[in-house]
Amino acid sequence: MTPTTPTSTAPSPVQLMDQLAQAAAGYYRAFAAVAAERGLTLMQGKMLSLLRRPMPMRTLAELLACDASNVTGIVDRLEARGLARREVDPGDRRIKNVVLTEEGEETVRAIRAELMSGLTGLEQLDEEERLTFQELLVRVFPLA
Amino acid sequence: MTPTTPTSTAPSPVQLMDQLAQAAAGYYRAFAAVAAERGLTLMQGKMLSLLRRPMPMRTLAELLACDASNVTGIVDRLEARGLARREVDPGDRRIKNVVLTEEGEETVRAIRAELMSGLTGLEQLDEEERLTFQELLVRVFPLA
DNA sequence: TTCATTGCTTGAGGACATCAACCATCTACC
DNA sequence: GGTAGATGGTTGATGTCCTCAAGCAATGAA
Repeated sequence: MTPTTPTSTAPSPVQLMDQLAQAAAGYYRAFAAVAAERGLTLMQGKMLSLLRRPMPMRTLAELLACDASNVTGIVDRLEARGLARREVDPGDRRIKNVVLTEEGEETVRAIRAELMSGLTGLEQLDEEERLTFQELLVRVFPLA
Repeated sequence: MTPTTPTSTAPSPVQLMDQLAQAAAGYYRAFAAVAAERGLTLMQGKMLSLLRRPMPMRTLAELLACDASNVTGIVDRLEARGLARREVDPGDRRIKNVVLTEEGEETVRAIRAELMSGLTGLEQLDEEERLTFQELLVRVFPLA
């Protein structure tokens, strides 16, 4: 039986894990909704967000934690929509750098702006709270 | 040009949003890995975790933020693996309540335990930090 | 050169996602 | 009652993603 925990009582580590699950789900729900408004899937949106600087497909696969063959398809679709393009790396012609088009850049800006405006709670944190939040996030999810 | 921010400086709201993206990705990466060890997909794992109490398919669709038709397939697969089963609600025979089997319960316990042990950072927070963390999460991701 | 490695693509098969159409049951109302 | 509308669930079609195995092209080192 879960005891009725008044909000002023510290959650157990397990309860906090559940809270994290909620938060992670909330984040992706918001992100997916913003992407969907532009006819993009979650993965396409994620990839666009990563592409603030050009990157080899290989790097994208690592950052998205998915198979390289997967990236091929996603970039295909972004390219078909005119949001990104492949450029053969002059230094190593095996490598294809994915670059955002002008429209792609604009889309990323719009997605980020709308996502930010959706997370109204973020704006309301003061400096100290933001710092604390960041430190806690980093401690629980170190590195990448 | 992003200024080199010493870790002792508060992140801007936008930087914090990026940090949240990292954390959310980290959480799901860990969750998916734990689920995959048992041959389960992310969605199957999520659904199992929700089923700590029996629920109508409709409710599952809402909690997973997906179409009802989608739930049908996921429950089909869980059922085929003997992790869950459907029970017609005696009060309203349109409703099918999804119930974990014994093996399903065991799987949920194992997934939660392993996920918890993977998030080593969580255990290291003291009571006050956990409370602070929870409050921040709730403020940024209110309600569901 | 030759060979092993690396980056990317292709193809097959399963799992989700969305949407429309459908059946069964329940509810309201005449 | 009996009919109409709403609700819960399933099915089917189509597209996206996921994994894995196989393959091609370019690189780097022996």
